[in-house]
Amino acid sequence: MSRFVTLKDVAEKAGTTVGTVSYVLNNKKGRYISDELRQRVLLAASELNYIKCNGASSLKGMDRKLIGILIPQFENQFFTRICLAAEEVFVQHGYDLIICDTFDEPEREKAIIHRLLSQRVDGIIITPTVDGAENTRIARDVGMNMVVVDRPLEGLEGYHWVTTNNYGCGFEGGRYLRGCGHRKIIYIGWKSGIADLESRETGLRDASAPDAEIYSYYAEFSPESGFAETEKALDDHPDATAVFYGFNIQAKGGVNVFRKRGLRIGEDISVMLIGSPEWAYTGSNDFSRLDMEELELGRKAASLLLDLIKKGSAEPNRVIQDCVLIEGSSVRKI
Amino acid sequence: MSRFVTLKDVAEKAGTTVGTVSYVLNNKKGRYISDELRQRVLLAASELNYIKCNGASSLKGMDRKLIGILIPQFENQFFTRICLAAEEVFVQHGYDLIICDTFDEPEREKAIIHRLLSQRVDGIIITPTVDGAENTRIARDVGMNMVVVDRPLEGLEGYHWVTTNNYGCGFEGGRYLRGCGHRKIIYIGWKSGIADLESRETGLRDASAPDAEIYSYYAEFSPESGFAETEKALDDHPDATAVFYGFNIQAKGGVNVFRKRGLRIGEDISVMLIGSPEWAYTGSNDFSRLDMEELELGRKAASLLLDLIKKGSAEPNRVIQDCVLIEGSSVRKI
DNA sequence: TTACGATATGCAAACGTTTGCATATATCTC
DNA sequence: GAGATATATGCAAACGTTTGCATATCGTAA
Repeated sequence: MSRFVTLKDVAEKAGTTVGTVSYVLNNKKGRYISDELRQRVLLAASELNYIKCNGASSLKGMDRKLIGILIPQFENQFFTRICLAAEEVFVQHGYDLIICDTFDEPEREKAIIHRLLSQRVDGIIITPTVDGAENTRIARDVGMNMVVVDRPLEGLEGYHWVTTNNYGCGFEGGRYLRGCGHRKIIYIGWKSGIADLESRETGLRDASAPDAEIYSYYAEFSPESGFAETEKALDDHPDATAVFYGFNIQAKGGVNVFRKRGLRIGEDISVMLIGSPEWAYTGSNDFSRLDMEELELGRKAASLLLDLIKKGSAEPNRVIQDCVLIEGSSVRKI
Repeated sequence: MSRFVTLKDVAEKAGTTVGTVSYVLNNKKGRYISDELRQRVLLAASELNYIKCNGASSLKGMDRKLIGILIPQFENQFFTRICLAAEEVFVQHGYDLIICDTFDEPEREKAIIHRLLSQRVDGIIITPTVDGAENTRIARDVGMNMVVVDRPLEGLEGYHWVTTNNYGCGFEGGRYLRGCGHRKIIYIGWKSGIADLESRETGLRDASAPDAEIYSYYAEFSPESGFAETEKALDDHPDATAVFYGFNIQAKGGVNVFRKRGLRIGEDISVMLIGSPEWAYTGSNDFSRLDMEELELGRKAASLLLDLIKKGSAEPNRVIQDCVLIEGSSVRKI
């Protein structure tokens, strides 16, 4: 297909040489160009629709102006919001983004990282899978700039990491429920194998009253599984007064159980969740929740990566962001 | 930063030349390589962590294995679902995606297209802004493979277009409301300047009873504006029995008006919308709506683009997909 | 023994840029 | 008017691949 116009084409049309055209188009200082020639080149370039080939110039050591982002779920707004915020920062600096969905599958993650490297991106932002530490090794070996967001690289030290205070999310939620008088609480969580994520449950337990009972159920990282575990939990513990969801992707399915059973949220049953997906506060829904301010996460990660790219490298940095309690009407005071 | 390993490095380590290494690594047929040498090369490459530079090989006419996608709103699930489905198709064929958000700003769209071209992507999928016809001209001029999704390139013919039956969406919604006995209907729409999109309203009007009244209000393409126009409409027409949202991004804000006013959806007021964002069927929400099957849209667009890339070009193709009525509990029979 | 196909490898030219070096006038300065 | 700047441009070598062409060593059929 498409025969792209090259510097040579422009040079011929303008009656000069490729070198000169390159100087003009990049308007480098430190090189004299007569106004007359400059105009001729500019005109020729625009008439021919010249578009520089980024691949070729990157061969000469120039930035590719490309960033790779890996997220585990495209349908999860938590992650798309991170991308959204990151993109805003990057485009302002002239970078394009390659956004990839690992579907939380380690092999796919590995393949994607390899392809990003072969695209010679300038940097990578990643929310890793369980095997992230191993899968990112090639990237770290070649010295690729990388910022990890949200989940950690299990078992690794000394990388750049922007994350939420996961323990704090659980703790704040627990404190709130305790303040509202709840003592029998169902926790729906995810056995991710990532300690930091699982500390959400620890936080919840630590903050709860000494006489409180926490009934934990573990679902897969999907709405359907969240639905199923919620059903099971409600069946097992009809006396529970509150349900706390550690992961909003599970909550998304789980909260449909209440409608199905005719339970009025905030009256018959109290519900709270970690994360702020739009469904949680739209229409008739008004859930109490712990907002993780994903946009801010994304911005921080992007800025950090830009710094790395500019400076070459830096001290391993760890940014931990606290969550924000948002009080809706889904938790009843008892 | 990163010094990437080159073919030359591998060749030296394996005691051979770049050419041979290239043959081995791409395992081209029609070239004899002794098993002994092949193993030596493979070993060297893996020990050195060799990663081919896609930019360099694309200089020699190879595919970049890169696709660009432009969508107008990253926060709008309608579009992220298209991307999600498209990505699945593309990764299966070894392509990476550059997903970009135009924020519905024509200048940004233009800039992004230019950058994608300079990345020498193999193809582009785009949901254009109002100025899409003009902004995509460079791409069309250089013969870039392109598939348009959802919105058209206003005033242009002969391009590849995968879209929804927008008129049909309005019509089906109108017919359903009519069947439920509604005669005074508020329509919240978007004056996009794109005729095809605005035909949703025409469809609604055409399907409504002859004695029906449609009160049209036009909001910006945002939740906030949807909220404001809904307020205004309800104030102006307290006798309206139903609200029909032509665009779910406006509905997202609009439906919060009912909660604010204590109106029970499906009882005090009937609500219907075009599109199937997850908030519409999560938790206490259960909206009747016209599903546009975005995943299918995305898949179709991706397959079409792959065909174009493979075959070089093809007859301009126009795929129109019908919407599917999903009956929730938000519309009351009167 | 010659010659020829099969096997196995090296060489170097391209691809589209960027940039240091060389060249060639024109303009000063003393 | 000689040397030194300043101004203006061309040339060619890289960057990391791919690939057609050349070369070299076999075995083997005539």
